[in-house]
Amino acid sequence: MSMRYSAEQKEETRQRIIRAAARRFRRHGASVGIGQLMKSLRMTHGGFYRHFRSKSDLVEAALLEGFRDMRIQMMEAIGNAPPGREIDAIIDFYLSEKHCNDVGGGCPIASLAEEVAREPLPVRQAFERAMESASASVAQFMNGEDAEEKRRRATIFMSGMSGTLAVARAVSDAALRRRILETGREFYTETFAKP
Amino acid sequence: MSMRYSAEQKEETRQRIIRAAARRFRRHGASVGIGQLMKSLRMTHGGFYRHFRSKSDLVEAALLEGFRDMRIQMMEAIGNAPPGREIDAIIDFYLSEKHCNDVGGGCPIASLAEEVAREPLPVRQAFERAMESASASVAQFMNGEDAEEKRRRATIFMSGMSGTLAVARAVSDAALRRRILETGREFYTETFAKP
DNA sequence: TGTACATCAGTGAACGCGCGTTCACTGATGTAC
DNA sequence: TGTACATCAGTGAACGCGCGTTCACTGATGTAC
Repeated sequence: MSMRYSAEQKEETRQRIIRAAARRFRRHGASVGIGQLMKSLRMTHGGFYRHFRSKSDLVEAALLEGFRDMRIQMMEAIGNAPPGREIDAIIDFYLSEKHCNDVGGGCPIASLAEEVAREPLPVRQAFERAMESASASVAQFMNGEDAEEKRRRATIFMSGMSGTLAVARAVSDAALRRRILETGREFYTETFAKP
Repeated sequence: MSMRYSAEQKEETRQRIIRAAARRFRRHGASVGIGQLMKSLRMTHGGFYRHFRSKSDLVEAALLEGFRDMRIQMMEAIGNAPPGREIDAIIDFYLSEKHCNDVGGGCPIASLAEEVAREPLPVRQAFERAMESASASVAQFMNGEDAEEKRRRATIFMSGMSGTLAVARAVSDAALRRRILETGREFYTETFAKP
């Protein structure tokens, strides 16, 4: 198990690639090329295959990284909220203009779900696991009769908000975009954040 | 204004291209090539530019065709519903397993919104106009205090369902997919279809 | 009506380009002695 | 400690391929006379 470069050094590069990919795929779609991606890290495309067996492997890893990134931001939003107001905080963050503008650093469901549906099985499986885990996290703050209902409501809540965010991003008029986000915040708060 | 081929004949070919593109873009994304597309119509790629100035023009036209297609299916679903039950019918159709499986013939919001957000302005403007028009159609069956509230609720309703459908399509497990659709139908019916 | 000509939808070769992937290489660093 | 050798992360040329777009062409059909 000897090696010239420390394992940490190699892992560090791998993580840099994944983090860059997580941003660029969310921003421009998973069709972003490996060439451009490596170039943005001041490396050449050839080195990529020392870290990943194929581009599809990177898509999978970057997708999971996007979910991890989102989880951190969600936790932060929740952390600043008074107890019992966690769902309000999630909504205000998720449907904020800031999140809407930050496609590359935002929710991977809202930027990549439609593309994931066209990806091979391993990517869809990774998406599913991440989605289920995110649902479980949100479910604990959800109202509902039992754990199972909370969980199901959490899935509808998140997938619904992701659709509203995706549509807000797709329209061309900034005023309409703001109106969609605002109406969305009102609706989801009314429907999911009432005690 | 004389011409060798009748204007109808040319327009007919143009429509065939648009219809094929509307299906293929929804199914496989707007990155589907002009070569494959024309080949599927037993034509060669060169002829494409007798009908469109650029691929982007076709993306725009195909997107509008997708909305038109969806509108027809929505009207059909509504037509079969008893008066006052139109929203129930829309939900049962939109979140059906049939619609979920029929990506190519289904709602362009659920299959293309995330990609549209990355397209140039003309495409986003076309999306916006189509979305507004669809909202207006659904709004007349929506409950709400005034026309403006109905309209806004219709936008949230549609964008939310599109997100739920996109997520259902992205997950890998068929049982989970069915559960998401079913929970979605229950939730949207409870929330939007109550008198 | 019959013939000459004009039009242009559709063909297919060609363009420059970027894609994912492979591979012989280089050179910095780790290990062995 | 100093030197010889092994490892392998990263380089950059090359591969076959498909992309969007252009363009000289063909040949069926419409119009003019």
